[in-house]
Amino acid sequence: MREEQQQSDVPARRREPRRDALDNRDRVLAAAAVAVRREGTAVPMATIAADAGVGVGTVYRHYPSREALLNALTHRSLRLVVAAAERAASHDGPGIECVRSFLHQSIEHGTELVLPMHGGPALPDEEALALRADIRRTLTSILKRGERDGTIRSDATSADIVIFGAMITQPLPHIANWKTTALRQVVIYLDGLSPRS
Amino acid sequence: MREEQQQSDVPARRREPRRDALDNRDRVLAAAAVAVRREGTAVPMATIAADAGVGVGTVYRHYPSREALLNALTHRSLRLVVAAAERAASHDGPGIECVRSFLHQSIEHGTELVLPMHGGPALPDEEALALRADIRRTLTSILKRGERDGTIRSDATSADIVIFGAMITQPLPHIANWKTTALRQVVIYLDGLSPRS
DNA sequence: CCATATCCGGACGATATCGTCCGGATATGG
DNA sequence: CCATATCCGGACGATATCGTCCGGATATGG
Repeated sequence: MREEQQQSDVPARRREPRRDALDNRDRVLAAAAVAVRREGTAVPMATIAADAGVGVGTVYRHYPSREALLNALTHRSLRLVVAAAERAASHDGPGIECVRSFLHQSIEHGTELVLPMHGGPALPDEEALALRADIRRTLTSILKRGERDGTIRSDATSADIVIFGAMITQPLPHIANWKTTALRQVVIYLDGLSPRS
Repeated sequence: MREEQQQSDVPARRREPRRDALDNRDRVLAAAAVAVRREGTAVPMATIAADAGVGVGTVYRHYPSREALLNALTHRSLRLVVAAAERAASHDGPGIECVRSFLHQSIEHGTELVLPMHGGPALPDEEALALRADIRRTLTSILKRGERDGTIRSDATSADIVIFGAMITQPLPHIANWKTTALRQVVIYLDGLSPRS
C-alpha cells in the first residue's frame, strides 16, 4: 500500500526555488510596503498584487495571510534599519555625524519602512528581538563615541534616536517637499543632541 | 393645489436641533477620532457606531459619508490645535515655555488628533485655511517673543513647531508609557530650539 | 532539448462592509 | 400634559474584499 511513493522516509531533496518566484516575492514585499504606508494596513490584497504586477494568488502563496505579510514587512524594515545603523557607525567623523547619517538614511527609506509606529505589528518574536538588539547596540556605540569626542550630550539613549528616526519617516502627504521638511527637523534635533553649554 | 401646505415661501422656521442629537453627534466624532487612529481611515463605520454607543444610522445621519466624517475629524483637530496654541501664547513665561506648553498639550490630545500626517484628509477648504492661518499666526507671535527674550533661535518657524507637534502625537502602541517617551523627545527638541551658543 | 516540478493568474463562492430606509421611541414647544 | 417634529436603532439588499483552487505556463536539471 505504499508502492509508487518515492522513498518517503528520506526527507525528499527539494529543488531550489525558481528564480521568477523569488523575484515576485521581492516585488510583492516592496509594493506592499508602499501600499500599506499609503492606504493603511487594511489595504486590499488585490491592490498590493496589482501594484506588484502579479495576481492575488501569488501574494497569498508567498504570504498566506495579511498578518504574515505585515510581519514580513516589519522584519524587512528592521533589517533596513540595522543596515542604516551599521553604515552610520562606519563613518570616520565625530559621533554626531554618525547620528546625522543614520537619520538621513531613515528619511531616504521613507515609505519603505513599516514599523509599529507606522501601523505595523509589534513583533515580539525572536528574530525581531535580535534585530532590535542589533540596532540598540550599534546606536549605543555611536552615542558613546559622540560622548567621548564631545559632540553628543551624555544623557542621550539609543531609544531617543530610534524613536525620532521613526517619527521623521511619517510622510506629510499634503506637503510638497516633505524630505526638506524632515531634514529641517533633523537639524534642530541634532542641535538638541549637542552637549548643553 | 397648495392647501395643507404651511406658508412655503417663508423659509420655514426650524426647531432647534434636539439635545440628544447634539450629544450623539459629539460622541460619534470623539469615538471616530480614536477608532481612526487605532485602525486607520478604513475602520468600519459599524465599529465607530459601536464605540460611540449608537446605531450606524445615527453615524450616517450626522456624517453622510466617510469623507464627510474624516473632514469633520480634521476640522475638529485643527480647532483643538488652535485652542492649544492660544492657551500656550497666554502664558507669562519666556517664549520657549510657551512652546513647551503647546507641545505638552499636543501630547495630551494624543489620539484625539486626526491630521493629514495621521492619515486625515488634506482639507484645502476655506475654514481649514483660516484655522491653519490662526495656528501659524499664534505660533509665530510666540516665536517672536522667544527671539526677543533670547530663549528661541531666530531661524525657527511656526511650521517647525506644527510639524514636530504632529510627529510626537504618533502613538507608539508597543511602548507602554509613550507619553513619557514623547516628553523626552520634547526636552531634546526644545534644547535644539535654544539659540546656538 | 525534454520531462516535470514549480509557479502563475484570475475566476469564484464565502464573508464582510456599505449605506438606506422605516417603524417605533423621545424630546420639545405650547 | 399632549401633539408632533425630530431622532433613533438595526434589518436588509447591494457591493466589495477575502482567500482558495485549478488549468495552463514556465524555469530547471539532466
